[in-house]
Amino acid sequence: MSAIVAGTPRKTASPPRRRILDTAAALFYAEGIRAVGIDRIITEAGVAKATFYHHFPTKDLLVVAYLEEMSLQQRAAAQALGANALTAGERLLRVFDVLGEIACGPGFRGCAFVNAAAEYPDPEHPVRRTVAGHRAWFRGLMEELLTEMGRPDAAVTAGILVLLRDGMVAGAALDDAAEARSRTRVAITRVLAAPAEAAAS
Amino acid sequence: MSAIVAGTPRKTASPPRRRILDTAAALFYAEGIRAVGIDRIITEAGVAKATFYHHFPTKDLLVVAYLEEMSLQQRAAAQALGANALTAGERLLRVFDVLGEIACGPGFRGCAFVNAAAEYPDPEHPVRRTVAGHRAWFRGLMEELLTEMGRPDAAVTAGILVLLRDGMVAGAALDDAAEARSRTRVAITRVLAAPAEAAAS
DNA sequence: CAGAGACTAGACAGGTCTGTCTGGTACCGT
DNA sequence: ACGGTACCAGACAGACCTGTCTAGTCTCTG
Repeated sequence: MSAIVAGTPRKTASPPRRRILDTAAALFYAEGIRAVGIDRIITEAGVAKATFYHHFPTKDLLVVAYLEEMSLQQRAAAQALGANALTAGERLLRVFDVLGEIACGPGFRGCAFVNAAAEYPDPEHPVRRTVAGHRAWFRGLMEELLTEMGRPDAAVTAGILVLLRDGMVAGAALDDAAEARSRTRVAITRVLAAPAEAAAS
Repeated sequence: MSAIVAGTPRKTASPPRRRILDTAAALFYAEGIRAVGIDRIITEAGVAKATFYHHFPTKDLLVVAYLEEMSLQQRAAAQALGANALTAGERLLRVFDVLGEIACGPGFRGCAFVNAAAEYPDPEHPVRRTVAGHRAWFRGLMEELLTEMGRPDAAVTAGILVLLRDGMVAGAALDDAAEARSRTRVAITRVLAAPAEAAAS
């Protein structure tokens, strides 16, 4: 009875570590990183300070873990999207559709990575490197889908889609979310409608 | 002789206040708002603490003043751009051209307003209201120019140009600035090339 | 010349921050 | 039965934060 019961997750993710990470993610995203102190995290996570510093020797390490997990979740979500038998073009639109839906949901406060970067000026900082990694992934995903669609200008158009993504999340957080979403839809249509013409250099 | 000599600016902007504002602007933009303390500002501005609190009773008021001034500067720059005898279309492209040049310059760290908003979660906060005001102005400018260009879909396309602007500054700050700039150029071409078709609702 | 207001210099209060350390409990595999 | 490890509770150090206050200088104005 006191043995390991069926599905209890213990090895990979101990409850306290999970609680810390979940609490930190919620607070960091909702209020900003510098605005949230360690004391608040451990209190709301119901964890002792020593336990916290056992898992995350430094606040910055927790921030990196927070972003890393966020990135993993998004990658998994994107992969799950492509599981169905959809064409590359349909999958691309689905990515923006899902993103737009999230952006219109409650508590949306923009891109966690962009927001984090605003608080970490040094591009060499681990946090910024994590941000760069996530962005490189997204750009790669766009380029991959566009290539699969047979577009010869995949690199250029992928860059444009990254612009639109960043614009949509910023606009959704700061202006009107629904409007940002629909504008993005139109923009994608127009951008993809363009016959891959003279790509300047 | 001891009277007000010609061009000496004294009434509207006393040297200490200007120094505070300039120092704060440089530090806030380069390092983030929460990351910069009052003590640091007064030291680098060479101003006494009492003087600082005389001009800005609260740090938040200084932040608002910083953004307000930034907004005024951008509005003035945009107006100066339209002074020449250019068509609306040319002026629109010029706006993005100048913005792109700044984004490629040294010390560029993204949009001051977006970055500030990342540190102020409450949309009702004066800082956020200032951000909203600035964004409303830019959107209005876009719509105005597009209307002057005779586009029937000015509102929709203006929204798209706002997306592209936000995407460009984010991309320039986080990825490759020159690339973000050139991608934006292509994107604008494609978006404006689209024959203002069926605007969804 | 007198007084008001902007300025300098810096001590101070009260709070919050990150990170360390002590001390003690409970469960684990061996 | 035992040692290691994860955990809890909370005091503590030292730095830094915003904002106040005292005390005195300088300059312009009436």
